[in-house]
Amino acid sequence: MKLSKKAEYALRALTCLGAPGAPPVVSIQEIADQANIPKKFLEQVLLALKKAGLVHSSRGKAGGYSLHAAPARVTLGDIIQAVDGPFAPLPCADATAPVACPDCVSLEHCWLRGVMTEVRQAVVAGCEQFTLADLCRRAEDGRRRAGQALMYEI
Amino acid sequence: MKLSKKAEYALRALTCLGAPGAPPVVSIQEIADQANIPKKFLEQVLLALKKAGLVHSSRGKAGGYSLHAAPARVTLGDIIQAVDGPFAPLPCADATAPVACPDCVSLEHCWLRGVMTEVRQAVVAGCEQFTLADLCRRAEDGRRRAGQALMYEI
DNA sequence: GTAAATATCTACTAATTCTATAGATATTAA
DNA sequence: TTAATATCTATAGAATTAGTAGATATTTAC
Repeated sequence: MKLSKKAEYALRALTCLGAPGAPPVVSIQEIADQANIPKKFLEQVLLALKKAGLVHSSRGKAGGYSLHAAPARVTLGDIIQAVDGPFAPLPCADATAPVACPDCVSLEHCWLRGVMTEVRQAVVAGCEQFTLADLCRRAEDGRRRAGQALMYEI
Repeated sequence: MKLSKKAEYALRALTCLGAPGAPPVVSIQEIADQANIPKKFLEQVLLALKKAGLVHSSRGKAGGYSLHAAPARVTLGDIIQAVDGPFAPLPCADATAPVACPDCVSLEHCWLRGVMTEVRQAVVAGCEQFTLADLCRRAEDGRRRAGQALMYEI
């Protein structure tokens, strides 16, 4: 129940790419500068986002990253799961590939499984309220209210 | 988004105390045996539960733990927070004592704060669906379906 | 009042996960 | 061919989580 740095950086980076007036392609270096993220760590984050299909990249001079999916169709949950892996309070409560927990005798008779599955769904629902478009809007709002100051304010 | 061992043990221990037919007072040793939890670690868990007012303890010979609050009035969220601390995706999104995040310029202009506050509320709501009474019922069910076998199955 | 069984407290160790860094390689455009 | 970029693999450092050890306080029963 804590937002990882990876996820936080992913949110900053994506709102950076989706900011109004942002250039179509932004390099890692530029994102790192604007969003105040360690460059080498950001690399890993962006790679994960790419693997999840959320961003597109181009190499070479003038290369960089751009949003791939439509911001209104990407949810906060998609972003977090892209970098941190699937939401699963317990191994047996994973949405797509449930497996028995280490100590657990059987997946079928586990009474916690149903409980945790519902908790997971609540979390997912809570995260699906927000789209990347929402986040970009809020980020822009925040910047305006802070006096244009800081791209990386979060 | 992962259930800690502490929380898992807390759930096992409490459903142990609240099981139908359980004696009014159960020692740490007995809980540890029945629920398959490392005894010394369980000590810490029970202490946290006591501090949160969920269990009552008595010392000396024939001492041990018993439920303090009414199982129908204790939620899954209460239990998890008792051992893991308050739900707070970010320091600034804490329910009772919000503080600015390390890198964050100001708590007021943080655009993520509102988002994470709502996510937190969704998690809380998801956890408040379940009371300890529910959990005990489910645990009992699980035991019955598994053929009475294992107290510690989870 | 002594012994045995219990909870409580403080400290430490071990394991795991998270965060960050380093350095080499591949790709592209000018 | 050069410079700017993304990509890959590995590793180091930090923080958190999980588990252990040993001493102390309390209560009951004899």
